[in-house]
Amino acid sequence: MNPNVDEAMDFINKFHKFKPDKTMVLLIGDCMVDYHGRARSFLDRGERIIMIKQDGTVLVHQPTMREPVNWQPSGSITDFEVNSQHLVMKSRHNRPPEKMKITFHKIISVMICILRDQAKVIISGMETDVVNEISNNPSIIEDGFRICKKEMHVKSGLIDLYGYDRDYIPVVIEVKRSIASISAVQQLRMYVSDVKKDIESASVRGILCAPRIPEMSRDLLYKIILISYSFFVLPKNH
Amino acid sequence: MNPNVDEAMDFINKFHKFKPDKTMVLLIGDCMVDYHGRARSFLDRGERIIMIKQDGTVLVHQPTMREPVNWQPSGSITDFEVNSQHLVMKSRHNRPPEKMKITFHKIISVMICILRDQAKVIISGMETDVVNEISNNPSIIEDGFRICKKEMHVKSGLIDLYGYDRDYIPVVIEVKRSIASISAVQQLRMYVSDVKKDIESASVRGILCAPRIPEMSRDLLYKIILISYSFFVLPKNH
DNA sequence: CCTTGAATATCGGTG
DNA sequence: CACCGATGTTCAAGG
Repeated sequence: MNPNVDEAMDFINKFHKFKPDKTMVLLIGDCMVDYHGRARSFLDRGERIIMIKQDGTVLVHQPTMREPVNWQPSGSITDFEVNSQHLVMKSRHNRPPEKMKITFHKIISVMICILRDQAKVIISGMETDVVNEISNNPSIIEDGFRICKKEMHVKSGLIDLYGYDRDYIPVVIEVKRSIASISAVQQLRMYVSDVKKDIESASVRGILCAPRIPEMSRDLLYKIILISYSFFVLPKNH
Repeated sequence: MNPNVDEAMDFINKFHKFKPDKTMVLLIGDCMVDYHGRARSFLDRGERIIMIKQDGTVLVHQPTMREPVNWQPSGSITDFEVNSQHLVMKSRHNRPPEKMKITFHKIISVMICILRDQAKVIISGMETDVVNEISNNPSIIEDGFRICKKEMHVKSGLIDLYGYDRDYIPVVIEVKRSIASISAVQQLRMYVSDVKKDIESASVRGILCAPRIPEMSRDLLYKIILISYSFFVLPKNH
């Protein structure tokens, strides 16, 4: 705890420098951050946690907020040096070109560790799950509904689900996992219009599936004569 | 380092439990993570870094990737308990409802600290900067172009820039800092359609400004008879 | 509160 | 490698 600059530098040189892809660095200290890349930023002095991951990712975390205030993408190369009594950390990334410089005014803690983690997270309840759910059980939508294609490419993009209703009318389904905004309605509208042109049919239905469809979106749906469904498919246990 | 369960629990009770909004916890250990909320997820055992921030944010970081593999939003409440020889961390959030449970099988390190950080990051080179750049020098777009309004509200949203070309034809400009996707074209299309209605003019041009406009977006742009510009405005120094 | 849209978005999948 | 679209997106701004 509270190492001086040379102690910190020695520690990093000993345990991290020659195997940056195997060791993580956790630095806590008073520092300032400069970033030049896709954008530019400056962060004045303050106490933060800096994490260098084994894939080269660098994160700078302030004491609040989910998002790092500054970061470097994975594949970045990070070097340390001592510059007029300060520990300086420089990180570079090639494509896209990004540089970040952290100047430490006080080092509260340096920690280096090797983490072994083979596990991959299993997530359920996302958009593909809902699409599959409907695909396996099309009557969720309505009786007599049949799926024809998943992820069908049309001019304006990718249709989530395409099928026919009990009267053989073509149906385009757009699935959203979160609130369906106006742009979702626009998206569906474009898809329906694309399909109409492609198959030269006057009647193509559009269905919007979402946990919630706000009034504004609903209004627009009705206005452009699409039938909408608002429903919530609970994420399944895995 | 390598504290046992009771030592870790005592340490957390002593330094974090009664002032969670003032202290951060950094836990390193072998753990598994369950999450139930907007979606569901399970992460099997592995060594990770867990960070509890002063605003209640919780981050679970694997040794690679910029994104936390699991997290809780700010405002979450986190409690610790010992359950059949394991340190268990439970975090709750109200709106939206989210629960995360971390079960530790081995604790490599527990660290608690108070970070003082008042600084706010200053960023330049973002979309508003490009909008201002064009606003200050409209001839970037084309000769004789004049800006009329920034961030003009219309039915479907917010127009980045609104103006007239040399022939007094109204022009809507949509600025993107990254690749202009189909949805950007949709957005522009809506804005142009809104303006046409609002001012009852048959001819309104749309211009899409982006560092790159892919072929599919370009096709859609031409299809709906909008003139597009693809160019890159470098972020200024601040 | 809600809705809208940007982001140094990040990330995975597909062609 | 380009490109599309989801994300437990997060986050800030404005009505």
